[in-house]
Amino acid sequence: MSAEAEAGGGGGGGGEVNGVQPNVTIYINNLNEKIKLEELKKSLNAVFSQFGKILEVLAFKTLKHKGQAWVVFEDVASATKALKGMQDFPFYDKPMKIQYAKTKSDVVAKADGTFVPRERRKRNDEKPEKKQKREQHHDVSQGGLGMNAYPGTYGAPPLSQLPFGAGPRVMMPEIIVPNSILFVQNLPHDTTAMVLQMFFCQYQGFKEVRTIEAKPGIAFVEYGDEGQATAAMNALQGFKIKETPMLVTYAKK
DNA sequence: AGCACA
Repeated sequence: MSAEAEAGGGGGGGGEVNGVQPNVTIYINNLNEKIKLEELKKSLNAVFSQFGKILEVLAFKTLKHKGQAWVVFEDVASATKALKGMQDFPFYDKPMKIQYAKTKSDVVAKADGTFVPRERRKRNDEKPEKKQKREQHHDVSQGGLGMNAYPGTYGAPPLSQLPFGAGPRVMMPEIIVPNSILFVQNLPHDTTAMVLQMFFCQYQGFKEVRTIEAKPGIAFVEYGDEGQATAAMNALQGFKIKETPMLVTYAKK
């Protein structure tokens, strides 16, 4: 009988990468080591949640684990899309290198019932104490099981659906005045400027992203001229960082 | 370069 090497099932299909079998968890290295862990994890979450529901993002600051992270998805299909879609993606100025994780993540093993406490397998068993802390997985409730946006390549994300009626009420159509500054709305409230920059800087003429702490969910992105701003707007219109498509318009002058 | 679960 053949043991399923897949950690977590899900039936994603697809072959091994670098001799590692598909896993719900991806292993990322070549990450920028200057980024603080908390920010790194938030940004990874922001950048990867477009591929499916994320159960956990792990990164450590120890010497042996600098520049590396694990992103645990709910299913293998999401992990595979993430691996393929974000391979070499410039993240804090360094191309991400992504593989499937070699072993099953604890969070998955716990859900599985196959979890073995770490004292058993860690060679560094300096703490034989067993602490039992309750764990709550209060994940952001998002319909991650349905269709998730798979943008394919980042050079040309799809203009899948333009969220014209995205707000609670549709405003009167305004006269559109092109501007080299874009106004971005409907962002997840924890979206950082760094994360936005990673998307918007891919287009010609990118200058900067500005977020406003007091106003989460929106941002301004400036380009060298209106034509460049327009190209970026068309490319990223409706792009989903999480489940809600972003709305990109010209900023008011 | 480096596959963990602070």
